[in-house]
Amino acid sequence: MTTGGGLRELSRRAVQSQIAASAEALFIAQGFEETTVDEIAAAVGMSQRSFFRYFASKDDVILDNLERLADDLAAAVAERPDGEPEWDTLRRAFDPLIEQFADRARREHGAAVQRIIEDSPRLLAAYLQRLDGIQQRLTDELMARDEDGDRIVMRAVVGSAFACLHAAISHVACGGDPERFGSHLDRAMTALRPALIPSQR
Amino acid sequence: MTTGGGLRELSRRAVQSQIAASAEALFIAQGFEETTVDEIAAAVGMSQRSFFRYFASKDDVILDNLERLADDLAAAVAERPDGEPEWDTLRRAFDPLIEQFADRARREHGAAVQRIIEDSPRLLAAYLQRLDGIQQRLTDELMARDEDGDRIVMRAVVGSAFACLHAAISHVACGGDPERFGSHLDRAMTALRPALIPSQR
DNA sequence: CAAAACGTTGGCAGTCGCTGACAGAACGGA
DNA sequence: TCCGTTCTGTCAGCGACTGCCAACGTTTTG
Repeated sequence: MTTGGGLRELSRRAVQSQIAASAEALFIAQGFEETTVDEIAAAVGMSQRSFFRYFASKDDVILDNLERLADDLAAAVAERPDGEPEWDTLRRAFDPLIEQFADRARREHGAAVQRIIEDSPRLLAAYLQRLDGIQQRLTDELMARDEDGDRIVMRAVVGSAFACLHAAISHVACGGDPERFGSHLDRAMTALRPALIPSQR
Repeated sequence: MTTGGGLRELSRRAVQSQIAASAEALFIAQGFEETTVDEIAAAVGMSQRSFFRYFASKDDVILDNLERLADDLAAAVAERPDGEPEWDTLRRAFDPLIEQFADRARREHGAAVQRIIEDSPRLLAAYLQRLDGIQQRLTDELMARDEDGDRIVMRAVVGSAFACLHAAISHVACGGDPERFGSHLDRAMTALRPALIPSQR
């Protein structure tokens, strides 16, 4: 997939991971706003200028994972059969996320990251913006396979599915039992299944 | 309502409106990112320091209107009868927005502002964050009148309704006919009406 | 009417995120 | 070995934003 790079790209990824790890540790220890880019750079032993050569912004250190999520979701949607109701397609696309919450270590790490995000207005804003971008992309993907669909309704359907996702994630991030993430998501998505599916017009 | 202030508060509001008007003109003329706070301050004849005594941030100049929207929505939800399905309550709460789009001048102004917002990633992020806050507030409001409701599902329902709203607004902001805003919203909300209403458990 | 109390304002200096430009070091290939 | 590419640090600067202090005007009080 994306792993088609030379040695340089590999080294770059490694450095990025190192920065992200150090940064996350600092964020967890003292908060996002209270951690300066200089501190992060010093922690990994590089200049502030070099930090910005690996991440476009301080937000990106945490939110970069969302790029991969976006790719995964788009791929999952593309792989589903054409006739399938969009709601089911979206629900299936979320499966990998549920799997992530099945593993204890990854689940708690994810919850910690989410807590960092929701604790900082600045980060939360950037996070929601990325989610919005992902929704746009998925809407395009879904529109491509249903020529005569209604774009506005489709966009709303995708947004609705993400509302379920966001509700479930926020809940487990704010003290809710992370083990029940899947059931939370399913409960929301079952209740919110659209009455009229756009492809049924 | 909120108009219970003395002369000082009145003068403050007037200055705020003046700043907002000047700022919006600059944003429309040369873009949000390209307009500095110093320019805005100079345009209204005050120091940058004073600007920040009226608005907490540059974003706030544009997004402050959302505070009023939040109040209106919360009030509209509170006024609706207890037994009414949440979906209808939310749809009714959006009525004032539709009325706004009925008036030509306000409609075009709203579309212009929305275009400013969606043209700047920074602003869009802040905008989405405020919308998220409003949703949180409406969720609380709705939960208060349905004791044994499911908070996650309720949050998802509110998020779904806002997804419809966002889809309709974005569409009219990006070239869509603003006059059909109401029909766009209705189409989306009719299609997305939840199959299971949380109060029907 | 003068003095005190209060709120508003501007200037200044400083922090923090972020960027462009430059020069030197490290690396790989020819 | 030399050459070009990439990576790196340093420096200088911009823009958003904040804390501090001094000046001013208005209102209240003795």
